[in-house]
Amino acid sequence: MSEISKAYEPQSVEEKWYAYWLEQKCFVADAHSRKPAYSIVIPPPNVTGVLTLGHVLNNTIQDILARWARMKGHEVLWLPGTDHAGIATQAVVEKALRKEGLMKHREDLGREKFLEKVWAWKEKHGGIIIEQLKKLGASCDWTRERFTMDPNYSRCVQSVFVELYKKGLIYRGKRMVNWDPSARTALSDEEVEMVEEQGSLWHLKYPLAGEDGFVVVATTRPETMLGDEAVAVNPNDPRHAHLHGKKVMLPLVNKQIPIITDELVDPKFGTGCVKVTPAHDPADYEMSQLHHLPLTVVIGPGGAMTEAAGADFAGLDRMEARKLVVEKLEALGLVLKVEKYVHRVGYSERTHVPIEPYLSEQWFLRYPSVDKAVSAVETGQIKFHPERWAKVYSHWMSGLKDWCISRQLWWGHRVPVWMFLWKGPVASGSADSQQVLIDLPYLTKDQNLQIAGQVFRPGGKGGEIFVGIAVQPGHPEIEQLLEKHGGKQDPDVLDTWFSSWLWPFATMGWPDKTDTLQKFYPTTDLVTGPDIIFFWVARMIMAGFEFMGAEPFRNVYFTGIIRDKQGRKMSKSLGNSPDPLDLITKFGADALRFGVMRSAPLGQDILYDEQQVELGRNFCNKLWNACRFRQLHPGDVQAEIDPKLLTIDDRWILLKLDAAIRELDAAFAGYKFSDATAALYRFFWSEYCDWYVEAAKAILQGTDAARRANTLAVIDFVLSHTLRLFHPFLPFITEELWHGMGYAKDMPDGQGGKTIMFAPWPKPLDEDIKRHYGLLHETLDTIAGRQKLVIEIRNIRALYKIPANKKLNIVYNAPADINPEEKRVIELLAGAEPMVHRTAHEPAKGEPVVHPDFGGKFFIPLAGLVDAQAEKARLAKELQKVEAEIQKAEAKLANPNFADKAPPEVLQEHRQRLADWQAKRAQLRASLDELA
RNA sequence: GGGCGAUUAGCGCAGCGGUAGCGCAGCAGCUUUACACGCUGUUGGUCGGGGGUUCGAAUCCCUCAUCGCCCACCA
Repeated sequence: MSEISKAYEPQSVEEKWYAYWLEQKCFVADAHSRKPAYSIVIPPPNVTGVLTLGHVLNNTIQDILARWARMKGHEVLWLPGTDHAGIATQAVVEKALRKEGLMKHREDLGREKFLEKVWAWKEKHGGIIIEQLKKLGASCDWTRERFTMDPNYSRCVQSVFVELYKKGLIYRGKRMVNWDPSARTALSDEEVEMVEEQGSLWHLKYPLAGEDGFVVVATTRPETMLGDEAVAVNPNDPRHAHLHGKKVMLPLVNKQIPIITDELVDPKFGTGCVKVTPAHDPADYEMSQLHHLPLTVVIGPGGAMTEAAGADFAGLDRMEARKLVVEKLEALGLVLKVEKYVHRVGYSERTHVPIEPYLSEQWFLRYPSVDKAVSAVETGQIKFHPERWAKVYSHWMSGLKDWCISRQLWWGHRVPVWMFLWKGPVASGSADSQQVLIDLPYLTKDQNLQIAGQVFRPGGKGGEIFVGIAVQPGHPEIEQLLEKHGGKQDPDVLDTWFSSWLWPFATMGWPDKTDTLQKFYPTTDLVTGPDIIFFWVARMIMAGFEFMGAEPFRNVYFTGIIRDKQGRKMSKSLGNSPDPLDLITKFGADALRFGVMRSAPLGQDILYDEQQVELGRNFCNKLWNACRFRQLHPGDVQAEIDPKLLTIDDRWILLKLDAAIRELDAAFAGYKFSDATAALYRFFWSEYCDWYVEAAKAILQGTDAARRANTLAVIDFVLSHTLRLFHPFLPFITEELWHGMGYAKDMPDGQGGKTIMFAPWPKPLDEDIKRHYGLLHETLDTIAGRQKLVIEIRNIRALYKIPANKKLNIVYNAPADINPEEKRVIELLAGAEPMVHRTAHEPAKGEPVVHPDFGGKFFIPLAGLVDAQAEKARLAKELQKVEAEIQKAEAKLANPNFADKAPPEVLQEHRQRLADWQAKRAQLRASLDELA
């Protein structure tokens, strides 16, 4: 047994054991194992990200699940990796490069140079978060670490694109998309955050063309009027019937635009007249398609006004243009009024600038396997925890719109599409333009083109474009060949989520049927935040069914969101997120894990408070010292517990251990980790340390060697179980103690001998063992009675202000079955001299007396301290409480309906309760009488 | 406009149909040889308001209020 320091010092311990686990390959999953599989894929953090408390929460839960599963005998794969996080990473690198003065816009560097810089950045900053996860104790299989832009992974992304294209689910189209003018790229609907804002509603007057009068339109975006192509009214609105077929003169632009009618216009809103800006509003765009209106683009991709906006405005930022437009219209007397108006404005989730509806050519995906994905969650094939998220999921799935998957970025998977200019005869369809995009020359629809062993298939209807596997690095000949035919690869990259949605199987080597894939897919659990239920979870489910024919995971655990004390979301910009690494340094990884888990009930948001971590630290120290206490009693160890020598306290703690194991299993079954930590905390601190260890001292300080040894055997039994129960939560300290206490020695190699990681998970004690040890339910009541006695004595001590270090003299009479050892326990815990047994004790007037549940009386003679008044007051107060309880119980039992309708066991319970209180009252009254 | 969640002791939370609990903080005492990152005792609550169901409600139902999320193209 090694010597143990007085306080737990996490730093060296954590480093040592993590290195050991890696060296022993404890985290490596064996795809050929005969054990049942358990698998989790990590939600891949951004490759250049740093660890946040959210990650701590998320990954601690995964680690707990993984470690628990290992101990339960599963072959565990926890597959880690990182995400290239297209737009986020590119934005970070762009900012850094601009700061270094290396470029103003990425075009200055050019695609190739820029990508070099991003890769360099990734090499330098990527993987920081991986090292941080290791500090947290994450037991990921690092030999299988993946990155979404690994060559193999990229191939998966490309072949998925091709496959979906061939199925007709991916198409290219000119559409109104969410445009981020700062990043200059399209975004998906999910990447737009609607923010309620106090804005203005301008009522503008548009003069009628060729006659007097005007129409009034209302708008929140006056700058778009420069691109107006119509004014629309509802055809059934009688107020505007006279306007049908007329035209208005668009101010500032001075062109005539028609007044059209459309059902979409709500007559009840504003004036019932709407300005129509086809190129800058999704609804207006739709309307314009129907009415064949021209598209005038007045806002460019960078958010500045275009030439088409007119000389006065061209080049102005959209917000400045708004001001100027209003100014000019006011000067013309065309602003009727301005109202305060609360409305919702779409912001880019990434760059936080207002989104611009923008017309551009993009790639879209019609979601595959939607029905299967919906029913999987509805039928429980995939279970959500907490369940309520299933509703949110279904709701989103029922309103799916096509997914805009192309991004005008450089960092990411480039769209695997090559476009070719017309060079020869067109196989089918018509091509009257010189700029028609067609298939590879010479290819008919049924032919494949094989270049360097890769198959290229023609795609598209009538040969518009060619979709194929993009050229991999190391195959310049393909690229050359394609270029020779005049091909050009689509410059766009794919949405990051278009790669992450393949994560559960692409990381396992798909499309090859690898051993890993066969053993570990579908994965068991997914642990993630509800904020990415649409971005990621839903899409993974669809991809799983589409490409694997099976659900990607069986359970999804949605964590809460970590907030600060004010309830604000943790964020970098607010600076309210503490650095978990600092917390680990200060308190230890185990403490951080424990603190976070303790405050993380299933599905609730978590208000972060450093006190929780401190509590974790304190708990680790308690565990440490409880083991240290055992270490201070060397020798005398016998492996086997002798049932004949068990004290009532021994039996009690074994029963409590059994209960704790059951509680823990129940908590795990329901993914209730805060329940689990609470149960462990209570068991170990309140039951084991506060009562059992103190009681055990009665034996350990005694002279009977055999009994001492037996007590140590019980302690070892409880501690070795406890350490295992704690291991998923507190991996480091439990490993250290497992070895330090010598428990590892007693175990076979693969089952706890080398590491606690594979020690068997404690099972509840079965009936045979309970009988063998004489563990009876009554034991719990007996000890509860003793505990009450001890507390009452302590109360009296406090009442009379007797210092805790002064021993009490106690005289007792005739408790039924109290042997010398048990008497010692009471003496120790109550802080008493050896109690004197006296059948006929004549108490002094006012001498405190306690009536324990198990019968007899305990007198506390307080020579010189007796204060009849104080004792009277104490008893009176007690009596008051008891009377109140009796009244409640009597009232209930007096209700005839209660006796009639309540179940008999409840009735019985109430009667018993009343009897107990009445007995207590009798005792108190007797004591008061003695005082009188 | 729809949907979801929260509201329990000063603070953070548990309990989800039968005596209101835990941790911090507070108060009183203690160098009791595992631990002051500790020990002992203790003060705090008509469980957001109102109504209902029930013998019985913090717990189930309705309603209101406050806070927080998510979804929704009304200019």
